[in-house]
Amino acid sequence: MTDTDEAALGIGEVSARTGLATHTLRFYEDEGLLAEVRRNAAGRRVYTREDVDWLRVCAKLRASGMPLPEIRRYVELVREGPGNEAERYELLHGHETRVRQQMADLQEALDTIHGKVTLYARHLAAGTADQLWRDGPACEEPAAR
Amino acid sequence: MTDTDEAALGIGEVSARTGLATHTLRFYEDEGLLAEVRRNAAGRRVYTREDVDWLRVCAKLRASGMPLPEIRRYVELVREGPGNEAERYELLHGHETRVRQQMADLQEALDTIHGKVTLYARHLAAGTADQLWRDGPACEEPAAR
DNA sequence: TTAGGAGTTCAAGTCGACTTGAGGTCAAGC
DNA sequence: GCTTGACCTCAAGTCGACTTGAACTCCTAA
Repeated sequence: MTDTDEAALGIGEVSARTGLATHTLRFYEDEGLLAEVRRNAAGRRVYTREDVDWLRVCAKLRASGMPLPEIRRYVELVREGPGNEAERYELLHGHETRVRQQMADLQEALDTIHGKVTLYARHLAAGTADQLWRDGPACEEPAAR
Repeated sequence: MTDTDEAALGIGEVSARTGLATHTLRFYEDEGLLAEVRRNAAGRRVYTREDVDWLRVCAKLRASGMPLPEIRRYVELVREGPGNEAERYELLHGHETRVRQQMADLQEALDTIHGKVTLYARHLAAGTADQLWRDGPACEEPAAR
């Protein structure tokens, strides 16, 4: 359970190491996110260290919103072997661009939210919170700014 | 269509101004994200400028992942009037925290992705892309770094 | 030898946020 | 008078990514 593992892990151990539920691990396999996982005599999945590394990458890709079909496509390209590196690059680079855009959008939303939060904080601290709205729910700040 | 609008807008115009589909505008209303919208003689929705401002805020909140029930809760608090500013603050501040966390997660994923992207870019430029994988799909980079 | 726990498969359910669609009303322009 | 287009309501469908559940097989330890 420490680090004395011989690079052959059961699904439960992989779950613990990747943070993905066992059901999710099987689901990812069905979805083609891993090459077929090996089995032992009893038909149980046996994961390698590389499987775990790749699953961790998958988790990151998912965390950044890459759709499963796109991850699968990437796996397929890698499995096809050398010669399609340009397409792999396109795939990842395109995703990177989307993630950056997403972060920009998020930052913009954050600015709006943080503006309101500091407004509240200021008025709560000054005890003048009840002066925040003169007229209706909509105009918390007269005209942004 | 310019800015000659008299603060009384039809759903189509609001859709154009907020980027939300007309169906979505009705849906948000059903979900309690707006106080009841006024209607004209024919029963059609008539939005005010404040409605539009608020909808734009809603769009930002949604863009940052705030769930509809939480936005509704916020609207309710505002509608209840002065006295609950602390709870409003909690709500928004809590969301701000989650958004910041989300951005941190995203940044972490981005680092992983960008690492791979630059790796590909380098090898593609050098014409050595086919040397990237010696052994299986999993270990693209020997040990991260 | 029996109870547990960890696996297995396959099917179905869930969740949130919309989106789509059917069927109807109304005012304006030809 | 008749079509067109914007609007209305209410119900149902979609989408992605899991999650849950039922029914079964193993292996191990008491």
